[in-house]
Amino acid sequence: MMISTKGRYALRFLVDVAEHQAESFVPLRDVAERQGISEKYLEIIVKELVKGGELEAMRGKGGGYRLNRPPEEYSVRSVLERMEGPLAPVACLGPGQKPCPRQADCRTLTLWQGLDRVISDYLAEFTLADLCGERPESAVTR
Amino acid sequence: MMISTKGRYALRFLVDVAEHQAESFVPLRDVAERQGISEKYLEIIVKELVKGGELEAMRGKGGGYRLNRPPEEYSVRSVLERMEGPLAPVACLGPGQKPCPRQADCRTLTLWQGLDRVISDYLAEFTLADLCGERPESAVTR
DNA sequence: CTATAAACCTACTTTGTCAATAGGAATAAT
DNA sequence: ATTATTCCTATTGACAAAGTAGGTTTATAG
Ligand code: FES
Ligand code: FES
Repeated sequence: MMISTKGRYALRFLVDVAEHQAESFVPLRDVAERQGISEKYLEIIVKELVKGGELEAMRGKGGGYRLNRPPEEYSVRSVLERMEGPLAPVACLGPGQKPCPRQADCRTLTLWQGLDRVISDYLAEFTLADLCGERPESAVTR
Repeated sequence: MMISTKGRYALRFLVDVAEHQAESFVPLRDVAERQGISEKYLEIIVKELVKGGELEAMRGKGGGYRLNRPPEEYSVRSVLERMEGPLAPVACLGPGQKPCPRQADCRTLTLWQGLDRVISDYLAEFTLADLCGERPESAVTR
């Protein structure tokens, strides 16, 4: 399984905030309860989203979180990359990564490059807006 | 990084065998040396390939391994699935896996299903034959 | 028939990441 | 002053990934 809970929870958190942020801030506690995720663990994840500039936070009573851009401007790819690090299927493709020593006659590099591309392209097309209101039955996969 | 050394080494092993099995069996020691992989670790990987019916093994002096099908009939997807288990990006998509409890209103299931599909389709199109003789410079990714 | 080269087998170790927990400090509204 | 929230640092337990170690069996060659 290539996507860890960090990435998955981050996405669920953002969708939940997007769906509940009408005027007021959305407290983490509420999201955790609605989504059935440990508050403490979710804190760790959300902290990274705030640092990354994806979320605006408001402290104190009445505080919480809200998106600081419209949902259409959050690509799934960028969110996952922030949480998971590079999504490349093999290490030598990651940005700024050291290339393999045997790269010159590697039979599989082309394969991995192509795989990286289809994954990236697919995830870049989805945004938070696409996920909001989405439900399994509502969509036809093919 | 979603593909572990097991899958990557398995692929490199099979390609190496495909390229060197002209009449005679290819000993593991030779592959390990050419590919710069620990013999002992490679044994573990190759054992699974033999059990899975991908390789024919011959013991004793003059022995080694050879493919028991032509290279075109080994899809990269099947090899990786044998070594890595299900390639699904999230657990609930794996074959025979327990579905998530909140599946009914999961906003992201459609996303993961689509991702699973593009990955599967991409990997199913590649075969060992495509990888043999492949080199980084020789191929144009797009 | 003996030496050798190979596959095969079982067990262990080391290292690191994932997922989560624990306990509090700072901040803002009521 | 109380309460509800975010923010911060540290620690834990479980598990898998990657590799190591040491031997047993089987086939060929001389
Ligand atoms: S996998 Fe990195 S060059 Fe082959
Ligand atoms: S991820 Fe399994 S149903 Fe949403």
